[in-house]
Amino acid sequence: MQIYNTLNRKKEEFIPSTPNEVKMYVCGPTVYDYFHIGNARSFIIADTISKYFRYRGMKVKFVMNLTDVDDKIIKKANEQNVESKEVAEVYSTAFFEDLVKLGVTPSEDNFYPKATEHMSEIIDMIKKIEEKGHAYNVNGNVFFDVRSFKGYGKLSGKNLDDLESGARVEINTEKKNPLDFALWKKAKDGEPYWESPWGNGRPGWHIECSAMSTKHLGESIDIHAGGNDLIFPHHENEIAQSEAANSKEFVKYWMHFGFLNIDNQKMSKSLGNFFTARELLKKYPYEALRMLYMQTHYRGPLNFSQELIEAAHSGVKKIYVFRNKLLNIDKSGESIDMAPYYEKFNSAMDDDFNSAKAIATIFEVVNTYDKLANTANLSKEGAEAILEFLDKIANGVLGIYNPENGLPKKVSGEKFVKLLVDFRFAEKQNKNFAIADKIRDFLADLGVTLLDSKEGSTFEISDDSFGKLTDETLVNFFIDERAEAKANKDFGMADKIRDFLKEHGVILQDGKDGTTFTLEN
RNA sequence: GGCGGCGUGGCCAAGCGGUCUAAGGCGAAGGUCUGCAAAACCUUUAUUCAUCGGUUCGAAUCCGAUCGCCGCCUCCA
Repeated sequence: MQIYNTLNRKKEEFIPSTPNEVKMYVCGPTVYDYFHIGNARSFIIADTISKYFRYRGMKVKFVMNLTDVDDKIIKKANEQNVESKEVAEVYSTAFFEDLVKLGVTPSEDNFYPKATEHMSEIIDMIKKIEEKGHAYNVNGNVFFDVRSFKGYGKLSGKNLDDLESGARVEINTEKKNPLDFALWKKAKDGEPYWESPWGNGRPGWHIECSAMSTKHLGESIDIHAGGNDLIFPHHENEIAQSEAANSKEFVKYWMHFGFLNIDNQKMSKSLGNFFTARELLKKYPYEALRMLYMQTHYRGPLNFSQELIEAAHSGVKKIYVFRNKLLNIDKSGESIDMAPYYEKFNSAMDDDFNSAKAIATIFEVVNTYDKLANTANLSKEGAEAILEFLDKIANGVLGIYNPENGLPKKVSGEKFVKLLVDFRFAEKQNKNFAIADKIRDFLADLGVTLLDSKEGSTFEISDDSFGKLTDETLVNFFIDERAEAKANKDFGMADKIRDFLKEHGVILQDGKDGTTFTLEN
């Protein structure tokens, strides 16, 4: 297996320190808001990588931190006039909820530690750094002395002299060197604080990752990942801290994920192109989002747009259509050897997680066996082998498919949708196309797509339909049609509607102010 | 100024020295089906890889130049 290592800027053979066990750490969110679709990309990539390792039979210890004390959280708490702890709690909870919505399925070896629950580890680590002469304390602020650490810049490919000459003017004059960064920040009035040997304060941003990584995975780990904006300074600083404290190589493989832009622009609230994951997932299933993300290499940039998520969604639907056909096959016979496809998938993923190529293998299976499924040249055994492949690969690793989803949705008004569809089909048989088309258009507006065949019509309810398909709306269509028929003195049609509804347990009651209905049990 | 990345069909995207007249997805076109549609299915859809040079028996793939785009160097996944 090859992984691109930012440290050496090339793909390297992946050899975990303990055979068949992967220790990986991914920089998680600062919980001051709902996470956005750019954050979601990182979480999805990290999830897929860990799932792939597990699918290949490796044990994965996965850690993603939650930064729950930070300037941004404090700022938000001040704005809302609440404790920063409350802000952190609200958005931590939301984080876990949204993670599930992204199709991230945590295993028992996934840990999501919080910074505030690791204060003693953080403080111990700072002490260690201080003892080894890499930190200094100025009035309760503790800084890392960048010049004292020889390897500083090895990850980002920067050297200290260049950095210093390009450094922006620092307001903080306490630092010996403008590039020195805070390990411990002295508490200002009204800020949350913890007691420490340097006085009351809170940890700097970088130290928490070093401390939690060490606590949960050990002093030396296999993979550390995050967005590529974290390379400098965050990850560079983590290396400095951890290696200064532990005198050991901190991370063997550094992985960095490409950034997500929207219509070629950085996502920002002021530009109005800011989407939270939970917002987007109301419109599209997570499979579509993951399809979009997985069709691009994880290191590359991704330009998000409405058009692209819709294209990805169409791709997901294609797999579901195929799956539904497989489910209906009942002819027994020979199974299919899926081994070559597994191998193809594996070799794509083994090459630095080339998920785009891996997905091509899935569509190759879809295209190849779709033909056989259509001509009934596929056996039940064969179909099952393919379904298992889809479940293991498309669902279990990539998350672009879920056997639980993609089935016809159960919604409240479904029963009445069926009535409309059946009524329409009967009228269509009578060549009463005017009303047939009217029903079709009516349902289309509600997000219901009709699928006609000679034997009858079935229908699909789209995600847009939620909340629209109420019993009232649907029955009222009949009532309105009947009223119109009556007005046109077409009593044949009016009675037909009344009788049809009665047959299906809907009793109409004509009154002075119009028609109402009651339901029979 | 320093560091790094990218430019492949209408859109997205894989490929990173020969198997490339370039995978896959979306879209589009034609067809089958249909009362008409929709959905589904079938077929078609890049002799070409920003431009110009070079290396090589051979380049989308390596080197150089040019043009264009982007990220990091300050909080950010």
